[in-house]
Amino acid sequence: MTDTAETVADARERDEDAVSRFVERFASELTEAGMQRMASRVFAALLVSDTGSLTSAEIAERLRISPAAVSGAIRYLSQVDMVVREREPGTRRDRYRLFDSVWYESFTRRDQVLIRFRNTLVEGVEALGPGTPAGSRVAETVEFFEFLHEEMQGMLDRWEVYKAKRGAGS
Amino acid sequence: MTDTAETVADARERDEDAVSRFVERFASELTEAGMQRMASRVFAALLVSDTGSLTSAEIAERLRISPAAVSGAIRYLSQVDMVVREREPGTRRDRYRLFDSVWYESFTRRDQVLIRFRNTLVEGVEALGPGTPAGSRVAETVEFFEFLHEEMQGMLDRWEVYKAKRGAGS
DNA sequence: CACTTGTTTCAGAAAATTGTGAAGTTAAGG
DNA sequence: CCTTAACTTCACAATTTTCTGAAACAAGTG
Repeated sequence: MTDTAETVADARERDEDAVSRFVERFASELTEAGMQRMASRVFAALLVSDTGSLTSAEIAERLRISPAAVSGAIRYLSQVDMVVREREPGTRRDRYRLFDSVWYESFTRRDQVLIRFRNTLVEGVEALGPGTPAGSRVAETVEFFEFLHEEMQGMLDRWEVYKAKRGAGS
Repeated sequence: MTDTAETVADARERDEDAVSRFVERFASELTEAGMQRMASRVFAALLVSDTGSLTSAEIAERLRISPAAVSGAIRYLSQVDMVVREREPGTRRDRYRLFDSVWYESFTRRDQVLIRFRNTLVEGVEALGPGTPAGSRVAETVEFFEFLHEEMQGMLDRWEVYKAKRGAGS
């Protein structure tokens, strides 16, 4: 379908074509980094929306995907706390909104993965024997992940401080 | 020492079954986190070897995979600097060895991903217009990734210090 | 309570990924 | 050089993943 007639907007209208290219490109990078394809695209679409929120229909239209695909992507994004669902009052339509602290949440989640790794590795040390060369190599890896876990929290705290300061500053 | 009696503390033989279970389990976690399946398994196999190195044939045998699969996995692991190839002197066999600083390298690599993200996001800000709500949301994301990039280096430095200190201490 | 609108589930077609055997390439050793 | 051992590449079959349309489901509304 061709786009609606140009309503006379007051000022600079954004170049939807360039925005769409950005959405696809960023989504594709997220996908390469391990996120599901549709989840990446939906997330990127939300990121470039002015309100930081869209309805299912809006997402489906902009991304040219089926409602079913939207549903699946949202399920994932909710699970990993990147998006919240909210009912649009007075309608029967849901709105999906970016978490304010998406990146914070997303890294916290990554931290959980570190913990799982670490626990598996501890079992590895046992199986190998702590005194063996392989055992002590794995033990060092355990230490690395524990170190990382501790650093992570500090880092996210520093980000919050940084963000608050900058927000207050301008 | 010809004594055949084994004390608990003295048990020297590792339980290959338990080790193998650990290999598969850790590999599977790496895979979930985004690494190729065979690369994960080969990496885990190297991790539990006492010398930290194996030949192609050894890997193929332990993992029950074809030489072709080993080849593919090694190609990936070399590319991401987790493994180095070295020719076994006097033979025509290659040995694949874990980088001493695998995790360091691997996180440095992750840092490269951050930079790519950041660059894409900067283009996004342009497309959206820096003044728009969406534009400033993406701009904040740029800031987050820049922040992360800086933290990363500091963190890895602190790990090196920590490791050196602990190595000297014990 | 039937109707309408919006979301989710599910079976299956389509596409992408993966691992293999076999052929090909390289280089050591006689 | 010729043989042979080791590794790599390639085409293909098998598996897995992904996305869709259709149907089921849910929840406001008249």
